Amino acid sequence: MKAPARTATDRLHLEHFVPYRLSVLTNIVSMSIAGTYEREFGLTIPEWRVIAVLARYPNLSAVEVAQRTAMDKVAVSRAVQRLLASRRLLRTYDAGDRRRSRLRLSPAGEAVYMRIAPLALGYERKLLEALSPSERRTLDRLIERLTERAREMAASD
Amino acid sequence: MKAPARTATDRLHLEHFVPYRLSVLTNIVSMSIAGTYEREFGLTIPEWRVIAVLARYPNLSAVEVAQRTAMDKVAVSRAVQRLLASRRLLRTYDAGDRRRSRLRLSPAGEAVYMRIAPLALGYERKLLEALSPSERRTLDRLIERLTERAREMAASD
DNA sequence: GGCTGATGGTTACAATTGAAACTATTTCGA
DNA sequence: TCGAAATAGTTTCAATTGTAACCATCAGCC
Repeated sequence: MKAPARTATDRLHLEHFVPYRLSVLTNIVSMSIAGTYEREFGLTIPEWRVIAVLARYPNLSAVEVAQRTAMDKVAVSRAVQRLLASRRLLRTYDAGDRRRSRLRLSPAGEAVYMRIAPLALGYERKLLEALSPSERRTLDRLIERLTERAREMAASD
Repeated sequence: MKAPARTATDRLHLEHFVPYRLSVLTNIVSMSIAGTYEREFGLTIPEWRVIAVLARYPNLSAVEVAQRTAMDKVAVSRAVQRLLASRRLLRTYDAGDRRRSRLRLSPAGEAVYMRIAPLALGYERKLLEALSPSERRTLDRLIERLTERAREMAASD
């Protein structure tokens, strides 16, 4: 006796569906980290991203920050406003193109960065302890390739 | 001559920070999928999750749905309300415990499921084409272990 | 039976977010 | 050099979301 035909939908179990599982993992991780940023420094994740990128690359404009943080320009604008208000950021404007801002950390912003960065890296290290060194390298590659592929797929429509 | 001491913060580049990269990947994937659900069926991701789980396990209560979809009960409540309004869900109440709802798909809800499930699985298949079969198995394991570890870490504070 | 606390689910309100419109400045082409 | 289109960034308004409070029912205990 033949087994019944197995259609595609037979296999859609949320708990095995990669996009769903990625989303669950990311949410747990993001909420943990966001909790720390918020509790200890009163920072949101967008603000933290702006700080992190400006610590590395000072004097970027808002759109450049947006590109490097995968945020849209409205999100950057709002994060920048809050960081200016909390005196963690300094803003000047480009002499040659007065639309462009030049953003950099204030000493207070640097200080926040120096205190958060180790926490963030500590969280990551502890998370990745669940994997062997070779698995960590594999994870790197998999995230890379999946992101690239997801971008292609998103671009082609 | 010794190399300069390498402090933890030296290495915090957003583009290598796993939580950030996971978040970027998940956002691209979720937005692609959400776009399809929304365009073609007027469904949000929470609504889709409720449909998916009820297609597999009919007659769950709202809290049971919440557990299986990693959503909180407010999100489930709102998704259920919208699905009831669009006549894709039927709700009765448990005879023995009148607080508990019993949720199941209406024929229209089933029909939506039968049309979306192949699209969702098609997206996943195409995404995973970026990986070899053995890499796919590895990805499965890595997501599993990272999620478990992230949960432990979140629980221990 | 009648409290007390837990559970299922909804509602209310504030905070966050997203999309579109807007201002200011610059660039490009006729 | 003038006007149209592009770019940087902000604002506005509506929709979504998160938190807490809330109502109803139930379970345990006296």
